[in-house]
Amino acid sequence: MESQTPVGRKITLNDIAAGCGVSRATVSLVLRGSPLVNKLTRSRVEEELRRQGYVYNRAAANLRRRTSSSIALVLNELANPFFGEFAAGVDETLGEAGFVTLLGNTSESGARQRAVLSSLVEHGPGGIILSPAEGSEARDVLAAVGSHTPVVLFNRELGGTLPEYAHWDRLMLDNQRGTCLATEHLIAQGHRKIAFFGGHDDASSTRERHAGYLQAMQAAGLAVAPHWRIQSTPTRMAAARAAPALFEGETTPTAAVCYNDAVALGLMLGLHHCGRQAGRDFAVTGFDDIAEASMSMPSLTTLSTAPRLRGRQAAHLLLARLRDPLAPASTTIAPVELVVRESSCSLS
Amino acid sequence: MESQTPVGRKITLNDIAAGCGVSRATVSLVLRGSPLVNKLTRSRVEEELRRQGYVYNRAAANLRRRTSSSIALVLNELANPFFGEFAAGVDETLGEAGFVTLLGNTSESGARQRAVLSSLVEHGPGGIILSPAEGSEARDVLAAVGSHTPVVLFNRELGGTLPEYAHWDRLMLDNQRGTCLATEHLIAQGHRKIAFFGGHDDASSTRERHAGYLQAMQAAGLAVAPHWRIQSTPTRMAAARAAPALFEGETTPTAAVCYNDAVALGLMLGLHHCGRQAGRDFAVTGFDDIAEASMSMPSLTTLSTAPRLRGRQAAHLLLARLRDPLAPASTTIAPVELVVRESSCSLS
DNA sequence: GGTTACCTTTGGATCGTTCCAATTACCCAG
DNA sequence: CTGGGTAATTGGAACGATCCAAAGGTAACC
Repeated sequence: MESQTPVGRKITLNDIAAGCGVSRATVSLVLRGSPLVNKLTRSRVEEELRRQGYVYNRAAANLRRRTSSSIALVLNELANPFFGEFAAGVDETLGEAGFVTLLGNTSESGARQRAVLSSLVEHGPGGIILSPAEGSEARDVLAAVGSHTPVVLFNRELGGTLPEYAHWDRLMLDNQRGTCLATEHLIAQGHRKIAFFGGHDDASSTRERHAGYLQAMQAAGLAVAPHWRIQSTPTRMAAARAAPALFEGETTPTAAVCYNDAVALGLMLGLHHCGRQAGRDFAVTGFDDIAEASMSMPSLTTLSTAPRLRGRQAAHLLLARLRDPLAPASTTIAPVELVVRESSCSLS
Repeated sequence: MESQTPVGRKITLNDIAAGCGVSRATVSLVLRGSPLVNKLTRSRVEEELRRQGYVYNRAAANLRRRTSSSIALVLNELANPFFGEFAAGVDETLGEAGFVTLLGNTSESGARQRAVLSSLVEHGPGGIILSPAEGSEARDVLAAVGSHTPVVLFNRELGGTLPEYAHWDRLMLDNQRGTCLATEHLIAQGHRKIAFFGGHDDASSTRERHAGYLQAMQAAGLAVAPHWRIQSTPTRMAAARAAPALFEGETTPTAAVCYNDAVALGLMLGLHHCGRQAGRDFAVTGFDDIAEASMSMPSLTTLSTAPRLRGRQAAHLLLARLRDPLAPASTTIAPVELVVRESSCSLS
């Protein structure tokens, strides 16, 4: 149990300065690669830094400089691989820019989101990337983060409207167009009775995706039965359980446009238990194109969103905002692309 | 590698103190709920805190108190839902304990792991939870994190041995027993020619799982052909591509024990492309029991590891270590449980 | 020699908090 | 009126870095 340095005692600039007979300020200049310091001094200091195993205390530096080197990433469902990929993309880009990611997972709970945000804000992140929990309100988020910290909203809008809210940047998916494409595709496959499955209408993304579906149905002059709209929490498990509801009305649909891939995969399983098979006697489409969509059986027709790329993009938006805090707020709608696979069979 | 972001004018203790005619020290006492302050003063200060919208600067407090309120979580593959769940569990528990999670994703790259670790360490986390990248070495990790920051190793061992390395706590899965159970199950289903599929042998978890498989095969007196060991990066995609290799030797296996669920799901897809179907003419088992295992078609026989619970457990181990830095290092082997589903059909 | 210029180094104040010893105010016993 | 105890408050010095104005040393120039 021999540790070189007593536990807790950390090496500071003063130790290095004393160790090689220069001042604290000079060591600081060396650390930041200033051209002011003499070559010889620099190498002497660098040697000493190595020798004592110095590690930079970024918190102290940030305090003095009134800067931040972290970004908070708050997600509504980290267990969904869509957000796993997204987070990986965010972390990758932030890392390249010298920032560190503060993680918070809300599990779709507004209360937890509030707690997580106010805890994270105390650590002084330079900005926040937020994919809001279902049904959360702009007012609550603003109360937790204050109006000084820049926010990039991803994936969903917040409920309510506030003047400050308008200053936040947004990165959204082209939800309406996506489900519209999917619905048109199902219609082209011969389907007429098409359901919209999963999600809750208090999330903006759900409303938009539902609207895209309605738009395509209307454009094709197709009627929509009320019981073809099945709501569920957007997880695989909840979707599987909700599947039977599709077949309870009198006119049973032959296809379903799903809120996202997790829901679609859950529905496919639920269909199995109802004695039907997706891709043969029932057509299904998803949204997100998570890795498993191409790997499921049947493989899933879905809308590609490139979650990792979206992560990188969200991070870039925030970095741009930090560079220019006064630039007008931007809204980016990321395009989605229909990927046709086996699950969207034609009407038999 | 430097990043600076100016941060808007923030309200400090001094502002509050000035705002209600007490000293900075008193406000600090109020914030920390000290019983020393007078009831009346307290409520006056609390009112002022609300009025000015004060947010606590934890970094400054940590600097003064020489404490930390963050934990670094470094994962080898966040896009895998196993680690997504794990991260959610870690974050949940750390949050309850008043800590914040610093995220780092290495994508199985040793170089990235090193960069991520040394960047995170500069932010002074109280400890690190690390699921190492494949093939990473104890020496490298130690060089990046130093010996004063406590580490909890999850999921895999590091290569090489160092005295300090022995002081780290570990949370491992009962890998050998798990694959042994899975293999015994396949044998009981009538299989004799069983392959071991996926993973690379330079990861300790892979070696252990492979060993469990060998153990069961030997115990049953069954021979093992060399080409029944197919290595692959443990992702769905890589596994799907590697599937054909199973059928290249002269004695083709009728079942495969897979390194993990991602690999198993990939293999099932790959089999499909080889004209076979998992769960009917080829048996497959996985490892992890990620959410989709129960939802795939056929549903996947696998070893339940309860990743979210493991996340909570890893966090608890680290918190315990912080409470008692001198306690002897612990090694925890989390039990795994065989969950039999459709993919492990009997030999037809 | 004195002035100017440049290159390098430095002490002290500072960021927003906590700790500590000291101070104030007040009450009550002697 | 004094002394001592309790309760509440406070100024100033930290924590580990950066910033800034100023200083020391050399060299060149008139």
